[in-house]
Amino acid sequence: MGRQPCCDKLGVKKGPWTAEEDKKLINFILTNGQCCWRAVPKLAGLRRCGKSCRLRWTNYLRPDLKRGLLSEAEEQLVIDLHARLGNRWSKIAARLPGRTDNEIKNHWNTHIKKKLLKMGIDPVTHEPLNKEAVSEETPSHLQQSGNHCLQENDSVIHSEENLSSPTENCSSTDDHDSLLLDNICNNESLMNSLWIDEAPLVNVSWENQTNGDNIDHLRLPSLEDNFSWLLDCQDFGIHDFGYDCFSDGELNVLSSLEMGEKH
DNA sequence: AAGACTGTCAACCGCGGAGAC
DNA sequence: TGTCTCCGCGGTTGACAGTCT
Repeated sequence: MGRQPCCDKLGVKKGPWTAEEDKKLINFILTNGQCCWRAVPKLAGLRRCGKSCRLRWTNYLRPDLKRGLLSEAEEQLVIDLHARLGNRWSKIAARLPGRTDNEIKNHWNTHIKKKLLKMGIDPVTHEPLNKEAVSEETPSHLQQSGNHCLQENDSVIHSEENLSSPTENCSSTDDHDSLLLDNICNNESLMNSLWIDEAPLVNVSWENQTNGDNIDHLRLPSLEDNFSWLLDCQDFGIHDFGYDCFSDGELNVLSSLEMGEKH
């Protein structure tokens, strides 16, 4: 017996999301929290399947998402995690705050995979394709990021000759992230606990607030915490949505945030 | 200037797992 | 226990942008 389609194919829109659709989805989730995705399109007035809504939300609209390319430290962590977890992108993404599995998967396929191949490392096995060549050409931290990294007494070393990255001129925030991730990578006991602990390290507050049955517990983190990301969005900024979907209180927060941004 | 080629990434598809009945 | 529904995951596709010739 064939599997039923996740939604009624008739009348279901596909393809890129419009600002209007984004607005509806955001408005719905801000109001109701994440509930049964199957019901979301109908309740939110979207001609999309629930799956598409979930994907849009988790990969693009979620307030806790980071934007932009992965930092060097994040990239290194992805390599390390991939060496241990393989293509389990959701598990890898769970260890990188603000990153989605789709984003990491894409980044892996478009950047890291090629980079590793260039270094003479098999991106699947993380073993050197040509051990001699690699030992001469590959920066030490990359060699370690194979199956050996994070083993006893190992540390992830970032040298000046590190992989070139679009984020070479990273901001102080990136530097801070790098240091933080380095420290995590270098802390064996912490790393071990990360591997063992299946619970995601990120979005704890978010998860906590969306797991309850009571709708009050489904609310998102505070508006002040989360609207700033909307203001940062260039592609579909809050102005593109219009303000009609927000309450007066929310608008006040938005206004104050905007004032803050401008100063 | 224009067509071909390449890279990027948002979105889709199909499958498997988990839970409800 | 078997069936059904829903959710989430990983692989893949396709549109668009940028670069090359």
